[in-house]
Amino acid sequence: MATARRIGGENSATRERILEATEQLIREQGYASASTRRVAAHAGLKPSLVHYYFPTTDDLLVAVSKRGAKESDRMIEEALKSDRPLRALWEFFSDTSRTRLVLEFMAMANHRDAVRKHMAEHSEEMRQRQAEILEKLIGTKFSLPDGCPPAGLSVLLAGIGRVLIMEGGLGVTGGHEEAREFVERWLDMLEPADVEKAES
Amino acid sequence: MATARRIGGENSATRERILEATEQLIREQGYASASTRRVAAHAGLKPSLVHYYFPTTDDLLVAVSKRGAKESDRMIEEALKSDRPLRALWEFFSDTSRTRLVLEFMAMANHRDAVRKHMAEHSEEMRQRQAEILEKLIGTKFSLPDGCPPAGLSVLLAGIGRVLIMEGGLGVTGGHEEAREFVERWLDMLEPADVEKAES
Amino acid sequence: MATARRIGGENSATRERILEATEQLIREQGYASASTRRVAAHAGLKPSLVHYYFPTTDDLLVAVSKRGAKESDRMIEEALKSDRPLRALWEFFSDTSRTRLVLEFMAMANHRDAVRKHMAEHSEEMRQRQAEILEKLIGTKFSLPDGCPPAGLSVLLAGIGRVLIMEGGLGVTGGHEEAREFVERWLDMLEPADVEKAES
Amino acid sequence: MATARRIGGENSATRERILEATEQLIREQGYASASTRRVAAHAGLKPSLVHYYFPTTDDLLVAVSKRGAKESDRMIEEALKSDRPLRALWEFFSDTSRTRLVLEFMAMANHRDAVRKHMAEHSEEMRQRQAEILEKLIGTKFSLPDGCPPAGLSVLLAGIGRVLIMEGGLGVTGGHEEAREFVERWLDMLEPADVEKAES
DNA sequence: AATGAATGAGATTTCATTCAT
DNA sequence: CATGAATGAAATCTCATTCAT
Repeated sequence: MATARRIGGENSATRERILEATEQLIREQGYASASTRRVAAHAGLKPSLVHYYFPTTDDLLVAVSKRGAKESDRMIEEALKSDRPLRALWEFFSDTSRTRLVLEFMAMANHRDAVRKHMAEHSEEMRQRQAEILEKLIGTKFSLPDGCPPAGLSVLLAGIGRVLIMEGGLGVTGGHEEAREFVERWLDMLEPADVEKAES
Repeated sequence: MATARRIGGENSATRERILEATEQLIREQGYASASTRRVAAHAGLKPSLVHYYFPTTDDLLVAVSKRGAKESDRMIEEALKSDRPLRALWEFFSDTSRTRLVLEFMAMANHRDAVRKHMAEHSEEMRQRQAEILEKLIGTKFSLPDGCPPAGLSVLLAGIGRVLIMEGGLGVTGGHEEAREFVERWLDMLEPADVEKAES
Repeated sequence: MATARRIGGENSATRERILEATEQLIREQGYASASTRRVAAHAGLKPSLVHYYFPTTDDLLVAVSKRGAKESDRMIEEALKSDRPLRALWEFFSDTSRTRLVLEFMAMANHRDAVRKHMAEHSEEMRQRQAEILEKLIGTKFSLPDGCPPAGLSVLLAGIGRVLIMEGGLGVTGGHEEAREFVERWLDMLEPADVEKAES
Repeated sequence: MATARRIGGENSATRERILEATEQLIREQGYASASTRRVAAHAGLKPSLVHYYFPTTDDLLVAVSKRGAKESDRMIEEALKSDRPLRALWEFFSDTSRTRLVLEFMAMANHRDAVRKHMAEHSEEMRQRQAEILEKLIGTKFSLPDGCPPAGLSVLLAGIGRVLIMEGGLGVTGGHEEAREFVERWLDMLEPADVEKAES
């Protein structure tokens, strides 16, 4: 099942080129711009070649989604390994380029079932993974005085990060500075910078 | 409504029907499904009639966006007039049907300049309006012990509300309960329930 | 339901032109040649116009099938009203142009469910109608000494007629003359030519 | 089969697999469904392999046609050798699976010249062969009281058999029973069952 | 105020075929 | 013997939009 759909070698350079072009297009012009034709044009390839690698548009989009998911996983693992994991997590959630893409896929999920399925699975997994690690850190590296459990914390940061990116893309900035400062002060409370001293 | 019989103008019943059908379609199937044809079919009208009222697709979408904006304004005014404005604001931001629509328009903004423009303006206005009113309430109805300025508070609630709706639509729920409880406890702190007694 | 699909007025000249072109193409080059593009080209119209009148290819093909069915009905009624109905029926079944088309639709039915459904209904109706009328004629105009009931007779003539057309199209003629003569002699027996005298 | 190990040539097992898959597809879904890709998928092979064995689609289809022709020849020889050759011939013509395929190739012939050519040649040969043998049997095993020459008889049986299969596939059955019974009674007359006794 | 007709563009997909390895 | 890569053509359908009535 997993391999059934795969055509043209998982590692082909052309395949990668198509994925990259698609991702870029979606990020810059919205998911509705990711048509076979436009993707091909943007990648400098013939439309039929896109279909050679990705028989259906769903196949292509899910592949891009998976690629983005892998990148997100990588970023999160890195974040959670850092000295100030909470800070790093916040930076992950406010990363413009990544979040832009996630938001597009969220929108796409509404009318692309294959995409919805993948996004749902991966989101749930990611949340779990974050919760697990944050759980372990509690009591060691930082505490949660406000009493928000780890999974909830992940939701809060995700939401606040996304609204900043979403509105930022629109050119809306009212209250952003204030919100950002508030989150940072809050994170400082939860995970004081001098933790590092304490560690050494 | 008073002048409902005047067909074709701003107040035509047909016009309203088209707007309603479009909004529904977008909410249920995503903005990419809102084509002239499908809107017409969904409203039980001829495609050309849609173009008669809305010469271009942009015209239609901006009109739906404005209609939604008006509804949002109405909801916010109501919220801010309530006994517990902060609570009411949070309920506004976690309103599924309205937020779903807003999210679709946000996504649409990426490749529809007319929509982007309107969304940007209205978002900024809404933020301002909320900030203004919350400002007035500070010190009277509630305080902001954590030190988050009103505009920032609006951003936080908007973001958290949206992530709950966005993920909820996907079927993702991990951490939602926890986040929701946290926000509510937090709002209780900022705006204690016994405020009502104090008022009377 | 009946009217739901109808676009562009049942009587439009353009519609008729498309139907005619499609029928001709199918007859001359086989059903697989009846694509939107080719039909349009053959009718001197733009491909999109074909889709304007017939949203899907099935719609078009079923329409052509129905048109052919109506023509067949007309021909049969005429045949059965003639002085020598059996002879006329045989001429109906050996009519090249009509049978060619029927054969194409029979082949098409294999992978076009909408067509299969219509062909099945119409074939059954036609058989019934023929059986009814032949029944009435038995004992008056002619008898069936060999003891083949009317419905069976319709099957025999249909089959023999079709094989002659089918093979004739291929260029095969072996045994055709003999078969044709045999049928005619047989029909003469069943329905003697001097029946006319008896009538007057 | 004796030389089965020699792959790639006329006797390769893969080649056979492709032919079998194609024949099945045509029978079940109509000739228009027999594309390189679908045949390959249905046979569990790569599309390019199909082209390796059959450079063009015509090559493939003609090969299937020839394969079917060989099978028909085999069946006919067997039939004509039987105790009641006429009966056996009729069974040959009412064999569903074989006739279904023949009908598809007849339809295909309309727009595939290579197929038309082969079908024409083989049909003519088959008719001849049947006529020859029936000729020899006349006066020995059976007579043709109605005066239909052997070649004509072959045409009649072919036509009646085909119409039964053709309509049967559609789900039409009106008059079939009657026609079948008539043919059988007729054949009984031409070739009485007690012929066997007379022979011994 | 509403609608039927028409059209060019483009989206998605399938196809047969070629070529290099 | 077999396959992966690539491609041009075409099939089917959807779209937004224009125009005339």
